[in-house]
Amino acid sequence: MTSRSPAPRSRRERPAKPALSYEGIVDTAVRVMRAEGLQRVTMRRLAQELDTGPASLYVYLANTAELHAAILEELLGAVDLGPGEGPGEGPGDWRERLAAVLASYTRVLFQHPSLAHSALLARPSGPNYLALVEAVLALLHEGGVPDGQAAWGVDVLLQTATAIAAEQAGRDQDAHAEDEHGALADALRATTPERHPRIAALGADLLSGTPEQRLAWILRTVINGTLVTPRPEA
Amino acid sequence: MTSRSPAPRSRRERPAKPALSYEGIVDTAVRVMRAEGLQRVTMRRLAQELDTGPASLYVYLANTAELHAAILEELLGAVDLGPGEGPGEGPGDWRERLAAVLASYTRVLFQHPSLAHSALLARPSGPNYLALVEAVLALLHEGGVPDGQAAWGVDVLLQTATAIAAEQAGRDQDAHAEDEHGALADALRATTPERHPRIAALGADLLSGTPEQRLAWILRTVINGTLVTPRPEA
DNA sequence: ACCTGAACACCGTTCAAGT
DNA sequence: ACCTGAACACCGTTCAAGT
Repeated sequence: MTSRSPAPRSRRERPAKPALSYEGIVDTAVRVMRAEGLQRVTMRRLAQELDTGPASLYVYLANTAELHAAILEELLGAVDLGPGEGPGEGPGDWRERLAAVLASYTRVLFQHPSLAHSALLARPSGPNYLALVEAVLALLHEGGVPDGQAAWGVDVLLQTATAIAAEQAGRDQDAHAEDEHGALADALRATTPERHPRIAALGADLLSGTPEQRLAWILRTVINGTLVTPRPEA
Repeated sequence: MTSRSPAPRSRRERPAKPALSYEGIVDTAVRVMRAEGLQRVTMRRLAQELDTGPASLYVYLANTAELHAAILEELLGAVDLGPGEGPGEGPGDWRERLAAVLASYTRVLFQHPSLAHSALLARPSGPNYLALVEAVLALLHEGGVPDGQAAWGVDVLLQTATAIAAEQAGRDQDAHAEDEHGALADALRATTPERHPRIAALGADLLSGTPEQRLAWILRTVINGTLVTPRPEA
């Protein structure tokens, strides 16, 4: 018997160096993002976290954009598809329930707006994203939106929600972005009826409403547009 | 007379070192972008082009986002606001003319989609952008869109157009992004009626249409939505 | 006031070489 | 096949010092 021979320490002593895997990389990425923000989720930083060199990650991910898409797909598990599930009843009609699903999606993105920004470039394509697409399509179907319009509408709806969140990315972390938003606001306020009659006529109303109110109106607007806009015959 | 004394060479000999100025910096930035793409328009590269150190630029620009916004403002001079000018007649009704203005804006962004991407974070606020806002508002007014809806609508319309262009940024320069779009397309094609009944039912129609057709439909959709969606009373 | 060299603290990605 | 060290070719931004 060799029972007293030293156990293979290197395997059990510390969890120190778990084998690399796509899932492990994405999990680590999500952890770093939650702790320090997306701007810290870099190939180099991740490699360091996983105790290897950056080149190793390229076995699993083609580039940084793909990494960001993978993170988003992960977060999309938190989107509440519930409102889309009660077919026929549920709280409110299909429009309200569709707006609720999209608002839930937007809220997830709002927690990490720079991720929304990435999502415009590299969309996820995993199970969570597909479930979201399916939920939106189901509600459009329930509302009697013609298939052609629904097929193109799902894209605009998700893109709109993504863009709204992405726009916040500037406002958020960047202290200067506030100034830039302010710069536009200032410019709108500063013009004259002679130069820009309509801007002057609407005045402060151009900047009115809370982000929540505007989000709700925008979602209703795009839903209504999808409902009433026929696709070209050709 | 001192006519034979050497002229102050340093002033005329070479244009070598023109004084820095906001306009000079932005013009140089636009030139570099046209020649090599936005990804080459960095503070360091620009400083090199202007024969100085990067720190000098921070006298005129707070950060890179502001630089990109300034470039966009410059390019916006090429947007065709013409369709918005004939009040009443012109080619087509107000809806068509509004869609034409927005399509022109989108086409400018399409030439440099990564600029569109930046535009979601830092919007320009210069005269060209204001003229665009005014033109959109004027057309909404002509169409009898209630002021409240117009005030919020101009934002969605421009944001939508911007997002459409921004999304192309991935497809363009990044060879991998094609795969990512393909990844979503593949995922949509690969699912089953059991898992995702609506995705399966719509099938290829989800990916149908040329970018131009989709753009036209999307703009009509958001215009129609703006027209028919009342703002909340509160 | 305007301008700058130099430094700080990082990046993504590729390649040749190892196991 | 999977993994890696090292290198290549860059970044944004700040600061103390100059004019």
